[in-house]
Formats: sequence, structure tokens, C-alpha cells
Amino acid sequence: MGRPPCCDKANVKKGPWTADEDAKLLAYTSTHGIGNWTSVPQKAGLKRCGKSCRLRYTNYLRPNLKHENFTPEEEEHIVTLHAMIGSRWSIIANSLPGRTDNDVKNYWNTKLSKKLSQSGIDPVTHRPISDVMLSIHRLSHPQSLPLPSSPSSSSTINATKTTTFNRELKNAFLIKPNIGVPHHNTSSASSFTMPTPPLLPPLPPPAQTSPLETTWTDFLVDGCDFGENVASSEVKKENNVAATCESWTIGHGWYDCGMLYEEGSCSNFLASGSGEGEESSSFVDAILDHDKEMASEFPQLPICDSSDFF
DNA sequence: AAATCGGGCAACCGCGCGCAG
DNA sequence: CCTGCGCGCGGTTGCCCGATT
Repeated sequence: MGRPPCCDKANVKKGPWTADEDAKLLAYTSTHGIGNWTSVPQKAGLKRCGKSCRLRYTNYLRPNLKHENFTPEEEEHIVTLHAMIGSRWSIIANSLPGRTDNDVKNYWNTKLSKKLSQSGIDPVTHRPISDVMLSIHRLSHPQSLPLPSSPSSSSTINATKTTTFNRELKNAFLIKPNIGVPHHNTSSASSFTMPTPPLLPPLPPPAQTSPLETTWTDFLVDGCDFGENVASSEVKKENNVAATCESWTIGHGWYDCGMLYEEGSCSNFLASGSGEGEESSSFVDAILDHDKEMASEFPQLPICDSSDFF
């Protein structure tokens, strides 16, 4: 049952490729093209695994590959796309003619991430390092922040707390949303659906336009700004509380929101419900506990579970 | 001149998914 | 329907080479 083994793994050569091996592989691929990689080593007269041949070809021997240094434009392109989709190197490389995923990955790891760090930008979140540290500190030390004013029975205010809580949570941990990047094994990478953020409550009407449909090409070319901005004044007006949200834009592929302030911060929210000193087994558990509490107190509010976070 | 260190990069490893058998 | 390989991917390793001591 199943296919036969691709190669005799005990009898394949590993390590750096020689010029002779390169020549054999290149000669074979130039006359026969690339098809079934498992048969390539045998037909090309190579004692290599098909996987190794594919890697060597795609990363080094393939025609039209660029071997010169990355240009500033390419650098900027990589940084922008990394901020949007993270370490999806194959997708990033596909948008850079002549570059391989390995090239881009190596360049990022050796140069660009350091460059960003030295500029005070966290290469993982693409936010100022000080900002990230502040968010982490806030979540790690909820007791160091003042408790909010006495709990209100207004569902409007609690809904706002949920909103601001969710937003600060994303800010602090930058939970990468599933932004609908086409799966690498599918051939139809031309379009995808931008999902609605799972944790966040609906945006105030009439700005709501989801479900959001766009094409992958549009996404790469135009960026990922859906124009769903909620100005601070609108939030204040809508909820009548002293919380602000600078924007609600899906920019650079992350849910890029303003930080929160005054009342209704995530930390305050965490500290307010279960009382000081009560500890949960994990941060997520704490969040879920609070969600359950809110659900019992305000059954009209949407409930999230752990799958919403990850 | 030799030893050590560190950066860059090619190649390998292991995983998930799709699909052949 | 099940098994297991092919493929493509991201993460990691290890070698090479130039810089430094």
C-alpha cells in the first residue's frame, strides 16, 4: 500500500554540492524540465535525494535568480510584507522576482531584523520596542495600576471595556490574525477572504462593511487598509466613556489599534472583575474566566473562547 | 602566524497537507 | 477509507571565510 520510497536514504550523499553535481542537475533540468523530483537524481546520475535536488535547483540553479545584494527597495518590500504576513517567506519571495524564500529568510535573519532592532523597532511586532515593553509590563503588573471607578451596571460601558480589553490584548501580544493567506499547497492563490477579527465586537455602523473581500494581488499591491477607521471622537460619542481608540485600521496586516487610556485598560479590566490576589493558571484562563463572568452578568454580550485567541 | 570569534549562507530537518495507490 | 510518500514550507544547523586578538 502507498507509494514506493523515493530513494534509498542510506545511500544518498549529503552536504555541499560540487560543480559536477550542479552541472548534472542543470543539464537534466534544462533538457527534461522539472517534474517528479524523486526520479530526477536517478535520471540525472546523482546520488542525492530528490528533495535535496529540488532544494539545490530552486535556491541556486534555477534560471533568473538574482545573486546580488538586496536593494533598498527590496528591503523595504520585505519589511512591509513581513509586517503584514509575518514569516511567510515563500509568499514574500514570490513577490520579489529572482529571490528565493531561503534568500529572503537568510537576509531577514542576518540583516533586516538586526537593522530594525537597532532602529528601536521590534522585528516581530514591527512596533516600537518601548511600546511592546509597556504593554507587557501592564499585563504583568495589573496591581500596579489603579482600579477603575466603581463597576457600572451599564452594559454600554461594559461593552466598551470588552472592546478596549480586546484591543489592548491584541496590542500587547499582537496575536496574529488569520488574514487569509492562501495555503501554500493550493494553486489558486489569486483571491482570498479577509476574515472578520474574532475577538472584537462589531464596529459602529455605518462603517461596517464586512465580510471583506479582496484579492491577494490587491493585498500585496495596495496594502491591507480597509478604511475602517473609528475616530477617537466617534468612540467617545458612541460609548460616552473616557476611553480612546486612535484608529481601527487593519494596516500592515495586523489589527493596528491605538492604545487605551484612562479607564478601561486591559490591566484594569483584569484587576476589576475577580478581585485582587486571585490568580488564574494562565493568562488565557484569566481572560476566559472574565469572559464567563461577563457572560453571566451581561448575557447579551458575545462570548469568546480560547480558539478566538489562537 | 596561529587561534578565536562572529557573520553569512547553503543545506538539512521536520512538519502539514494533498493525493496516489 | 486508509496508508504513506511527494511536495512545499518555515525553522535550524553547520560549514566557510573574513575580521579580530
